[in-house]
Amino acid sequence: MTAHGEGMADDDAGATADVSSASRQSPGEADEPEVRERARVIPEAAVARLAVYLRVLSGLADRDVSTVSSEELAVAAGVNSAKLRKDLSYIGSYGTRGVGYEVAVLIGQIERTLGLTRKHSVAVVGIGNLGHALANYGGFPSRGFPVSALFDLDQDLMGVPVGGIPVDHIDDIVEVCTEREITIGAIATPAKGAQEVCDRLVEAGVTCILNFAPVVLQVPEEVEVRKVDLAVEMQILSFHVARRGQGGSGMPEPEVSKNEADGDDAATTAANHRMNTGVDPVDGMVVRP
Amino acid sequence: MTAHGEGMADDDAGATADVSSASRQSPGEADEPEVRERARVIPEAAVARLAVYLRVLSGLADRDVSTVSSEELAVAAGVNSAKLRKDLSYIGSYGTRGVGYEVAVLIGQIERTLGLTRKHSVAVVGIGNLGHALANYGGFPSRGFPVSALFDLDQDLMGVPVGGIPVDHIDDIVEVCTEREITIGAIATPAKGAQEVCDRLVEAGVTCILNFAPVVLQVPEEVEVRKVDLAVEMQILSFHVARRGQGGSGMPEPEVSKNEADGDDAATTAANHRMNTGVDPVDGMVVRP
DNA sequence: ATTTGTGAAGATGTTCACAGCC
DNA sequence: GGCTGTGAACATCTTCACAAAT
Repeated sequence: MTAHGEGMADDDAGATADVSSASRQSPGEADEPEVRERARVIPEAAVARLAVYLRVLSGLADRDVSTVSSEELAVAAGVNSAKLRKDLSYIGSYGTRGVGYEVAVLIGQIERTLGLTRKHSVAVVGIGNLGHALANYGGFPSRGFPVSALFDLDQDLMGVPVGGIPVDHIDDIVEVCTEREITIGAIATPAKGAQEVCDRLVEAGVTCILNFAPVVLQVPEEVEVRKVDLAVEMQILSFHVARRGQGGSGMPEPEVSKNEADGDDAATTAANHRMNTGVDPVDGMVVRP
Repeated sequence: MTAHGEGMADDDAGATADVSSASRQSPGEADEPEVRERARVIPEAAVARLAVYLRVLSGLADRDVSTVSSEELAVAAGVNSAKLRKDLSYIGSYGTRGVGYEVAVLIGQIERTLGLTRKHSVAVVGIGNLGHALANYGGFPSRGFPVSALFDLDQDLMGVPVGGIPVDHIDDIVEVCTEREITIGAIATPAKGAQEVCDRLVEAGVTCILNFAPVVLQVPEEVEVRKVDLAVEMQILSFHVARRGQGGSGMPEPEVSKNEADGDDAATTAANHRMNTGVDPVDGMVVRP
């Protein structure tokens, strides 16, 4: 029963990305695609937030809210309204002055901008705890991100269905991914085999990788890699704990502007470990005392 | 105006952080003022990268490499050497011109800066697939982030040990967290109960939260929230797929530098979305139509 | 009367390039 | 010669504040 399903959503990110279709700024009017592309170059930071707006908007749509002001949406998304309006302006002018935005229209435009009108099959490599979590994640399949392939090294897992999809051996990555038209690869293996897995995914034509392994992947220019690193996240939090005291009762509270949300920054790793034979856990954290 | 604590909540954190508080450390032992506190304010973006450098350095230390140049470290960490040097300069001058940096010294200084010399007990709320992954993550306990408490709603899980720690009921969050001196809370529940769990963690004095639920958490000013949102990450990748074709047209190929992994930015969530349905207990994923 | 859309100002972050030290 | 440390130039992102539109 969850009808409607296009929502999706979430947030943040960070890399620059210009959306320019072709010519950069050549003099004279350039090619005019079709949709009055008001959008030209969408800042990477804005792309991440658009995903969050989309989630909030989906929630509003579910509650039959048909219109929202930038202020309301901004509060719900945890950003300031000026930023929200600017973000939305990158994808075009779909608001009505004095009124606000129509939820349905905005959802459609953001989905179009994020390329969610197309299906993106996902392959998860490394079926450990994290891999299982990803394979069973209901948020993907119900939207445009069906998990269509699973890989691991462990012979005992071959053919075993996880979240409905049988696990294949990583040696078959190229073949299976090509066949199932995988466009996004999620690497949830220990650090050890991550680079090799990555190479195979790239060989299979996958150009987008979500890396949970604590390693810096080496990829060709055209491949987009996003990293999620739990250890790094923990350490960033640790840094903040160190800065400000903790249970602090009534400290003067140093400035530290701390504007607010938004973020950027790095990420953490996922970590599962156990993807094969006796691989170590591999983690990416501190090391010796 | 969106007065009050709206800030934070979601994305990352972005604020500058001053490392000043010289007072804190040194519970007993005199704290050498020697540390050339060159550091004053460390950009948030730099903090995230320091964690990455630390991991690379640890790897070098394991291989008995004693010295590295900024160029080598930079390549391994996926950043440019000028940036790396600037980042390191925020924590002090520990390099030797004409030579490079001593691995051991740098590790020690970064750990000190990130507050890794102190133990940070972690509580994981929501023992679903993701919660299990976190509880079993070998990278945390072996380092300074022991997972010391687990919580869930499911009665069947009460007392069941996961990764060695028995699960407690979320109603006991305040009591247990206070007792075990939890400093970091990881929320791996469905979006639905995330805010409530968050409130309890805050009540228990937890000031650092790692949120995997697809919601913008509302927290008091002094609490630091970092978000990890898988759906958002997927959508960001989707955006990039949409931009550049996949294997297709021979577009002029705009530059889009896009170096590579580095990271910066925020992240993904765990997500589930559809917050109501008859979700099961609390797990950070699943949920489905 | 409101609320969007956006130029311009301000903040933050990145890269350059070179002086200084080994 | 080689490499760090860093001011200054540059690029990106955020916030302000106000004109335009309804």
